Amino acid sequence: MIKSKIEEIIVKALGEIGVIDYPVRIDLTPEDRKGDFTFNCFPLARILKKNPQIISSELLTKLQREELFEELESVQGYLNITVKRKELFSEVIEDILSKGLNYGTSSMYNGMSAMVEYSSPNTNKPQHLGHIRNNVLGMALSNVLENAGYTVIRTNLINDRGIHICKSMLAYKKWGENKKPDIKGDHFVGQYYVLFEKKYDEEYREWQELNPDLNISKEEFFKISTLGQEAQRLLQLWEEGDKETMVLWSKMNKWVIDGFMETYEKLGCRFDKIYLESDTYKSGKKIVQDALLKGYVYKEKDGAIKIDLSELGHKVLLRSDGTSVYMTQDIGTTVLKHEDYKTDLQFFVVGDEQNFHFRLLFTILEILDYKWAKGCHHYSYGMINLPEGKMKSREGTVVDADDLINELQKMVIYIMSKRNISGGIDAKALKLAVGAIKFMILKINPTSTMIFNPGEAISFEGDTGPYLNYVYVRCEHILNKADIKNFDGIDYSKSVTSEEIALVKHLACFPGLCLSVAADYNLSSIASYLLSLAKKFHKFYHLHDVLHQDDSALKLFRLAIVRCVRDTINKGLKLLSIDVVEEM
RNA sequence: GCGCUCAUAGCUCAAUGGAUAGAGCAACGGACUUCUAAUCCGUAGGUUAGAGGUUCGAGUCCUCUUGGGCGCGCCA
Repeated sequence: MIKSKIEEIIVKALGEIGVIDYPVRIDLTPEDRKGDFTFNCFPLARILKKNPQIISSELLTKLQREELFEELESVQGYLNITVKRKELFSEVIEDILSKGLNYGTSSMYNGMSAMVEYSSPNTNKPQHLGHIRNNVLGMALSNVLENAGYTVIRTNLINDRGIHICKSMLAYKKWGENKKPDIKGDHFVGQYYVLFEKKYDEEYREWQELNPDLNISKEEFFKISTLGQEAQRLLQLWEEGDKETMVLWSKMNKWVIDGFMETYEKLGCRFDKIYLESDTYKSGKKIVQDALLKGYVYKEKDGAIKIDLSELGHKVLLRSDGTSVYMTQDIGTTVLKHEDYKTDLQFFVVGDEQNFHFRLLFTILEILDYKWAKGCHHYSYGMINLPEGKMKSREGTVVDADDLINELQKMVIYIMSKRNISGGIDAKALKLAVGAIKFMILKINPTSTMIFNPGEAISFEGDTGPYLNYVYVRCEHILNKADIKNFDGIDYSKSVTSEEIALVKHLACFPGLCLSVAADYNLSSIASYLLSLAKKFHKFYHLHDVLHQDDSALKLFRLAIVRCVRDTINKGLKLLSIDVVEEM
């Protein structure tokens, strides 16, 4: 790999002027300046207490003997390096040609393991755009870690119990007439959840009219309302294992989960292990009781068990009646997950409204003396809003996951039907539509709140998934037409257009990028990288013909570049969990 | 009230403390007899919310102000 080769050369040269253990990193030289790679000497200036320009010049002298370099220039504290064309091209191109889709894969974290818990839906309603962000981030994060050498366990902790489930169960019991789903199961059950909320609203309004002088919020009203009490009674029955309730519960849960699986199939979500909260929700209790014996937690006079988190306050772990709270369950499942797989890292892909909760959880685990707790990581991501504001189920502005996929798929089919695409249009359109949605989400920094614009989503122009896929299609088409068998004996002195140089230099950065993302988890930097690569390729494509070359050596050289671009684009998209189509 | 977080072009977003803050969309003007125009080229668009500070250098770090978002249960 050319970049690390150069970095090693600089490390060696720095050693000769007495600098050791310095994390040398080179960047691409800005396009309006001469050079391929740049070493910035300013940070060193502080360490050496020397003018950066002097350091840069000294370094230049040391590096001049290197065969690899064509030219060196020291400008204002920056050392700009121009690599010999032949070396630059052959190093990068042959590396990619030999590795193909393994380009960027590394063994850096071999021997390490990570669990990624993502999706984790509630089984009372279908998934929406927010869940898609979660699913897509979870998939991509897993891929990136795996690609860097981690053994990855993908898990889904399905929240299949609790008061929200009982709401849809109750509505179904009362008004469902024992119907079977005539639509996708999660949507079917979701209708009853919505129905419950509607009826509950009505009850609340009526009550307000009868009691105009009492000011009780809708949430507080739940405890005294008929529907609220019935739902709570159902929860009790469930916890007691009441047969009729259990039968209804498993029936409805199956409908929902079957529906989820269909959506997961379309999105490409897969899990090595699915945890059900109905199995795990009790598991924290014993841990807290043991912790009491060890003195990590303490008992209040009323019997409640609490933990002292110093500046974070005190947190209840068992209620005075001995039952668990949400935190207790999370402690239990986290320990369980670790006992099951003993991974070095545990990622929780969960929205940023739970930042504080996870801060508490990890602090508690450390106090309970779990050594692996420092490997726990809340992969926090921001909400998705609409141009008009937040999605609100009450106002029907929630963007449903299945609807969105279907709509985009139809749109793509419409475009394709006008373009003479052969066979399997539905499947291709689905891939493109899902890819478009995924990329739209992944190009944005996971931590930031993002705004989803439906109009932009269907445009398929500019910085989009299809834009990247189009690079693949163009490359694939050229390579098919050329029908090239092998790339032996490329003449690297053939062509030196600025577009080719820019492409190759950019390609050279991919392995380093993969590693940095595996360390800082910023998936959107992969998206930026791919967009930049795609842009460079499309420009190259327009300015330089590949196939119609009399000079066969030039043709082979360009075909090699095309192939490298194709594989790198494909690989980058794979990391983002996006499948390419070969024709569009 | 306390804590966390965010504010960059009309809109949506980029920019490990590093060279002149970049893309896409929208607007306007160009390029298909060609390896697929879901593409490309060009024009225009900025006091990086405001005020101080740190330093060789700040959109990025610190303080304050203004304005958003989220959180702070023996809820989940």
